Amino acid sequence: MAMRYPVEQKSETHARIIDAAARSFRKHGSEGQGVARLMKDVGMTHGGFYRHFESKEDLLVDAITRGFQDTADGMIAAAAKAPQGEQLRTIIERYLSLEHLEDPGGGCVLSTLASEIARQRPTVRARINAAMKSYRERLLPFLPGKDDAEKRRQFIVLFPAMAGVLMTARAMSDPAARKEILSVARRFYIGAFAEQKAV
Amino acid sequence: MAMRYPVEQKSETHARIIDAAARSFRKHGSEGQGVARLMKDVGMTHGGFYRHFESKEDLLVDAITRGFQDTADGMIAAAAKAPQGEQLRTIIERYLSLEHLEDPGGGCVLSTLASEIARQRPTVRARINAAMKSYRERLLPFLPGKDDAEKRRQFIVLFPAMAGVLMTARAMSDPAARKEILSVARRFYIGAFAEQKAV
DNA sequence: TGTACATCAGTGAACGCGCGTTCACTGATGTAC
DNA sequence: TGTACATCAGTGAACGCGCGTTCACTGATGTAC
Repeated sequence: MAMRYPVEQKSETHARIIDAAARSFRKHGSEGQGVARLMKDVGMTHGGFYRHFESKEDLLVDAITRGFQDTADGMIAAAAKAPQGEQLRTIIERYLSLEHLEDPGGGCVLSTLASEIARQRPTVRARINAAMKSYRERLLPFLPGKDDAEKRRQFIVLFPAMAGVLMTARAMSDPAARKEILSVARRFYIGAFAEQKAV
Repeated sequence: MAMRYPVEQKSETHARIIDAAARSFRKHGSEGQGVARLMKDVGMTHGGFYRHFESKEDLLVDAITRGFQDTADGMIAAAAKAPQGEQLRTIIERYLSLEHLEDPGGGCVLSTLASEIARQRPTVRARINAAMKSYRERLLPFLPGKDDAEKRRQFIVLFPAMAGVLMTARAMSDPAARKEILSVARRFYIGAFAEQKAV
């Protein structure tokens, strides 16, 4: 009465669709690739899609949620390897790196999809906001501030701002201009957020 | 041999298409409205479009260029009315205002289209970059710094960052969350860029 | 000034195409006895 | 353990639709004489 069919196969396919979509939406935008192309990437035909998701919009929410989770995982893992007191600096350097700039499909969702999120219906936005909230909560420990409220205020300045820097750098066609934006911003944000200890 | 037809009529229509597109692309994304709907907004049928533009991509470049010009005009006009020494503060407050948040169609292009610009072909991006450069040069006088190079470094941190803040606030469904992001960021950027005078 | 002609901005039907979604089907698997 | 049946993940043709673009046309205007 509970689970049917090859037991784990369906949930594996489900996850593979979300993974492919999380990458594709960030790289090509939420309307860049159709359902058929997406399912082909997963190695299936488009008809099966609707056994897993009610609509493409539904997948968008799950894919964005997944994108925020993966991005947080990556940053937390990088911070874990950093020396004590250098975690936030490490996160900022990682976020504002050329590698991140060149891999929109595997990077921060805000920098690639925020303006599309802003155009979604309120219900959809609300579901996405839940993912953004959990993203924030997971990264809060790395932010400076005497309590969570202050850390939160630091977060909502730092992360949206870095996303804006990254997307603007990506909008440049000249590689030197891209690099300059990243490095100037890196210096600024490390100074403003990751060097409170000075004095 | 030179100009044909009602002399000024064609260029007026041309400008009206660009104006409508500049608004529509910022509000709905560059693929949100088709050529037919756009021309209907202008009060014409879609066929005439190709007397004015080679392609929709061509219009995108012109519309984005126009958007940057209008945004710069607005900020410069606001700064002109501000008391001496308060120009940048005025610009920041205006940029990070609820009014700007609620009017994507009439606001900063970076906050609405930067991630779509990043996905354009290199030639298209290069043409758009020219508009971004002139936008930066017009606003440079309002930035702190001992020379243009330093002002430029301040600009490429401040404006991309504010665009990121604005688009993230727009991605929120809760009005209180939107307002909070704006006000916390406003305080931060005024403190970091518009209060150098303090001691 | 009046008439004949050339120009070309704007019209609207038509094109091929990819989109999101539906649906009758198939066949491999789990369950019941 | 072996057989009959029910389930349902995945297939692929088909749907209606809007997209960007093309093109034969029309008719108002500017120009030439």
